[in-house]
Amino acid sequence: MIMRNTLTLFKALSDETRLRIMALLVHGEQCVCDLMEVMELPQSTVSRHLATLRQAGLVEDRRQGVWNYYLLADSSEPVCRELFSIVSDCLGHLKQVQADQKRLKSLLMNKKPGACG
Amino acid sequence: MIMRNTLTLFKALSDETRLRIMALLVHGEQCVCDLMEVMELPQSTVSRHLATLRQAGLVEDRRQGVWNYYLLADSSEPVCRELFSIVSDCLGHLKQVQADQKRLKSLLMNKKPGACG
DNA sequence: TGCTTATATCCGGATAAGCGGATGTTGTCA
DNA sequence: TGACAACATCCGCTTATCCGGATATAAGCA
Repeated sequence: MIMRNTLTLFKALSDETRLRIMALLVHGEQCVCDLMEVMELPQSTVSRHLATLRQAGLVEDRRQGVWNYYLLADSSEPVCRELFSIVSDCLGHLKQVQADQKRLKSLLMNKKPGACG
Repeated sequence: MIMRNTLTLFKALSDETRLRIMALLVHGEQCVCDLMEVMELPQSTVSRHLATLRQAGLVEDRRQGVWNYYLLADSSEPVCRELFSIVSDCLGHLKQVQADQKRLKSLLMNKKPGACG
């Protein structure tokens, strides 16, 4: 871990939208289309922030057909584990984050299992 | 700890100069004039970054006469402890940070104890 | 009081980052 | 192959951040 990486990590986490994404991914992988619906943001915005998080090494993506699922990166790095725990602990009770999670829950309930969209 | 604070924390740490300052403060409190000499930066730049770190709650200042000493904030908050440990672990072996610490060491050696400047 | 030093804040200019519609790419199905 | 859906990237624009000299504030001392 060198400074450029540390700096990249903190830069990636220094944006409200990306923190919201991280808070959602703490509860499991999500595809882009669900994230945009839950966060009520245009697709290009969500995709761009996901790319930033991926380039920082905080999330990974897993393509399945047309859908691309994003998940928290392998937290074998202690630094990642600590950052994930901060995100989870600090953001969980925030209004905006709670609203996101509520929308996510109702989205998942009204959806056929294994299908997206 | 609310999201705005978390965001402020990460924003404060998402700048190379401020990370260098944090890495220096890990080894103990420093006054502004020593920091500017060690980091080879103009006074307004150092002072501005210190203000950012202070507003984020990461450092505190202690005025002693004309000098203002900055130190890492009270780390009773687990979040702060974790962030300090990340800074310390990740940046310690970096060339730029090592050069800073070398200059700091030689500065402290050539100085009368208790006097600054 | 006036002078000097250390530090904080202000200011205008330069650079970086975010935004979202438009466009390109890739995978699926018929 | 063509059509469509999911996603990534491009583009021009706006906004935020950084920079450092200039200026303001505060403390010590004569």
